[in-house]
Amino acid sequence: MFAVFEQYIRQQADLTDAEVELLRARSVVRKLRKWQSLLHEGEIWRLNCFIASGCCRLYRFSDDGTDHTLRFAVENWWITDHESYRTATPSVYNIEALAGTTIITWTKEVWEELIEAVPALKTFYEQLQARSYEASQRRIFSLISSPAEAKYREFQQTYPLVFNRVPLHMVASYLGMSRETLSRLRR
Amino acid sequence: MFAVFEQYIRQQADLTDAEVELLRARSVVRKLRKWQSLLHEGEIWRLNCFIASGCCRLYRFSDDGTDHTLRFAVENWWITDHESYRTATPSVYNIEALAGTTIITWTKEVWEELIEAVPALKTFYEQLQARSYEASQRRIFSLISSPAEAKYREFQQTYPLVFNRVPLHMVASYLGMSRETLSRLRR
DNA sequence: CGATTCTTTGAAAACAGTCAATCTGTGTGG
DNA sequence: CCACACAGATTGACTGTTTTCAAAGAATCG
Repeated sequence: MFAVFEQYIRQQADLTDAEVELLRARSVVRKLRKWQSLLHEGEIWRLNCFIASGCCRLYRFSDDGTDHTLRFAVENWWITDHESYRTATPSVYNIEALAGTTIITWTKEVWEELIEAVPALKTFYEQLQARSYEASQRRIFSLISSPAEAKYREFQQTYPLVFNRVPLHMVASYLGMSRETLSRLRR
Repeated sequence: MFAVFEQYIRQQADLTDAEVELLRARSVVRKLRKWQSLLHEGEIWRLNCFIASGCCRLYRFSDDGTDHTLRFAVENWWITDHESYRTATPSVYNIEALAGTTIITWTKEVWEELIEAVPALKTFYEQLQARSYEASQRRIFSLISSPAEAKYREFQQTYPLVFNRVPLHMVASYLGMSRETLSRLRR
């Protein structure tokens, strides 16, 4: 399964064979069953986590007990709780697998060694974070500017790989509408 | 006006007097009149921009011609279009002063020299970006999980300094609701 | 003071949420 | 192979919220 990551990272950063081998040597591969939890609120998130296959979502409960999807992630994406990771404080989020999933992980301590040892990896990582931020700005714009139907279409067009694999009621929770509304939008 | 920034940056990062002087020497201070534009869509944003006094907003037009506020920023905040800055591509956003405003700026070229020359500044800058991202995640959660009234209250409580200084119809555009709705929530 | 901008209000229409019921597809065990 | 259970998706009726459009009050500014 590391091969999936290797192919990904070679596209994203110019690494030597030795550097790739270093990444492999320090990685931990884990398999998750469908619905298995990877992060439960209250825990501290300490991983960098790359999805080699499968699908996860990051979500959070609001006071009334309903859950809201902050992010989906499929293969070749990363999934993380930045805030808990950075500040080492208990997370308010949950992460679960939506299908059988294989992840490749590095602990924070290991990762920080790696990005110091491999400058191209550091550059890549900084760009990844920058792009994540930019994507979140675009999502905010969509949320405040678009009516429900347009949000739905934008999601479908922007993330077709995700759209085709996650239950619609989770798409609704991602878009901030009820599943019934989403359902009615669709015919 | 640089004194405002000096006080800010000394709180945020442990800099020597020489480093602060370096920051000052390479900075450009600019004054903006009320409603003056700092970035017009189509332009490339090349600045790091700290607000020493006053107030700005970053907004974007949707296809129907209405504008939507992505961010407000008051003194001791930064305002930037990350995407245009990072990728040197034309911006889709606009930035304007909502009052007489004094900004302290560094061009991208200068800033990159500075963060290489001053490690504590680099650390600070990375943390600033990380916190911005985390704040945007919280905002997304608020947008998808809260009813209109809760969004309003959260904004009021989270950013009282902003709330007390910007027109309500811009708050409405920030929260993704019509000004009439916001107005009715307020009685 | 008049002009402009901002905010509020009213009434109608459009939209989205809730609750309950039904439909559909999948997978399990008999 | 069928019957059943289950989760997910849809539909209907109803309620409540939000938008829209128009107009009227406040506030601000020259």
